[in-house]
Amino acid sequence: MSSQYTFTGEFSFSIDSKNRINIPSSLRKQFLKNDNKTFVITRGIDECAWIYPMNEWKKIQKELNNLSSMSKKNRIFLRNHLRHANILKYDSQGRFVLPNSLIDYTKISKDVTIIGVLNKIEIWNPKILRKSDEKDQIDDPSYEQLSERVNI
Amino acid sequence: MSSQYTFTGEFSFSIDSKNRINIPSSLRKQFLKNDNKTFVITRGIDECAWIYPMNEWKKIQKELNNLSSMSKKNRIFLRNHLRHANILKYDSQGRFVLPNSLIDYTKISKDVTIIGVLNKIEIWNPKILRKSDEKDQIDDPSYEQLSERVNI
DNA sequence: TAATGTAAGTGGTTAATAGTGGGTTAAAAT
DNA sequence: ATTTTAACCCACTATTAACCACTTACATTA
Repeated sequence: MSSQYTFTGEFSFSIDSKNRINIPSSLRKQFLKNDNKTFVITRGIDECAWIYPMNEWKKIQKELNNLSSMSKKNRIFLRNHLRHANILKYDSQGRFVLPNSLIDYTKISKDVTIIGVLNKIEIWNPKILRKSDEKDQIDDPSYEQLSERVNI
Repeated sequence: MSSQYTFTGEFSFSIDSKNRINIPSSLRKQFLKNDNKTFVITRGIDECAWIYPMNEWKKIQKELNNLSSMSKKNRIFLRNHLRHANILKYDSQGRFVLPNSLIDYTKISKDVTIIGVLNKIEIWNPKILRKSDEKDQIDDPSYEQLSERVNI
């Protein structure tokens, strides 16, 4: 279940008039040859977008494939996770076009904060990120549980 | 049971005066040579239509054959899925004619939402889809179980 | 430390493709 | 025979993707 990608770090970028965002080259370098510059970008659980390199996404896909559409619960789960998943490529300059649906969801307009989180890359509106930081940081009891499971 | 097709994403289209609907080119590109632009469209379990590329449909037929007709549930399922299954081709522009029976079933009139769900493509009336979203989305605790099994 | 070279980030232009609309002919159906 | 339906073709427009170019930052080396 561990990933071959170990994205880390935070970066400040901007989105241009054609809704293009640059993937920081240091993160891009971790992409594999057979990712073929391709990745999946989708809604994060928070108000951000998540990027998975193609090889990482394939793992997720495999698990989704095991869910039968005969069950209603599964149908809804599958639909809701796949409908927001966009398969994209970055161009020769390392940029991709952020789909409109994700512009709306992330509320990104000019500035963009990009964060490497191990197997995925997060794309944020810095203002939303700051708000989210303030809200979540403060004594959320679930952190306790996490810190028992995750050894940092 | 995993599929060679991995349809994803959501698309907004319209149906024209001749009841033609365009299959998004990014999904069409996944069709194989020997699908020969041919697919099966049938009633979805929800209020939408399901499209299976020909090669995928053949697999499904095999599975349906294995369902015993002894149980009432199976008989009903088989009947509902086979009787409404239309074999169609899309034209050189990537469009197909949505059969009247499915226009009635999906209640599609002008706008169409198309969603890729791995091995199939769903065709929705956006209004019906929205209603379905609202009804089903709301904190179903069983999602928690799913998201523990599926690592996203 | 100044100079130089390389790579990274940003901006814009052009060419190709996708989506949509409609017409024409051939094949069914009434 | 007449009307419908279906396959095929052509055309327009808007969007997207590929390409080229500039500038800034960083790193290396004299």
